[in-house]
Amino acid sequence: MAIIDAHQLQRDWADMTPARARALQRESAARVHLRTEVALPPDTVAGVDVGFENGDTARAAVVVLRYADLEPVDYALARLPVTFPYVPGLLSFRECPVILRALEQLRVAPDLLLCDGHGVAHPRRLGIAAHLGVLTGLPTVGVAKKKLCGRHGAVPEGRGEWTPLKDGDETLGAVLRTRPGVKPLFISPGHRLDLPAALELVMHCTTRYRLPETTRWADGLASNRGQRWLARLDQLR
DNA sequence: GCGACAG
DNA sequence: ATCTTGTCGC
Repeated sequence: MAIIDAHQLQRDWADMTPARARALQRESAARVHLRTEVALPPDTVAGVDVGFENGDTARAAVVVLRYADLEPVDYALARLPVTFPYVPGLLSFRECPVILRALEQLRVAPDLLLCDGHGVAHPRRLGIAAHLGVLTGLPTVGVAKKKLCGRHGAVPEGRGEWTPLKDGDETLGAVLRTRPGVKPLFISPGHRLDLPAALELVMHCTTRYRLPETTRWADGLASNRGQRWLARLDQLR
């Protein structure tokens, strides 16, 4: 998947500051598409996540699954020194560079990306999922375990039920119960998808755990016990 | 000034 | 995110 210029992005963001980052977010948010522009169902879905080694090196993992049976068809890993601190609201400036390095090594370009973190459910409507969408042009969905902003009511208990996450009159996303009796997930469109499509995609990818299979694979590979997950992907590369 | 605060 | 033992429950 060689459509991305990860090195160019690294150069462009080399001297990024929180103030410049916020300004860039306001500009980039105007490029986000919230209409569904992907054929459903898709052929493949990818999960992306980033882990940290010793706090100074970021490790990104991308795993592409066949949508029909959620079996892995490709994956890629990348490592890069950390160059930006974790600041709530500016997560993409810390994780996008290494994620793009991993994405460009993919042999199978996925139809869409499920990201760890929010999409437009963000103070300036550009969470990491939305930002990755604008940077790659790929449809993306934000899948977060905690709220960043917005308000919501009680979430119904049944699997697949949800309640809107809103900021005033604006609906930013949904708080989704992927499993009964388990803490809900925060789902929001990233790019080229609307909320109903985002919810359908996430529910399809979520089988027997709280998190979608895409996220579980990426999370496992990016973590420190990634070796164990790698063993199940050996024959792919 | 006081809370809230993705990963 | 990461560090890190035991423990409750199916």
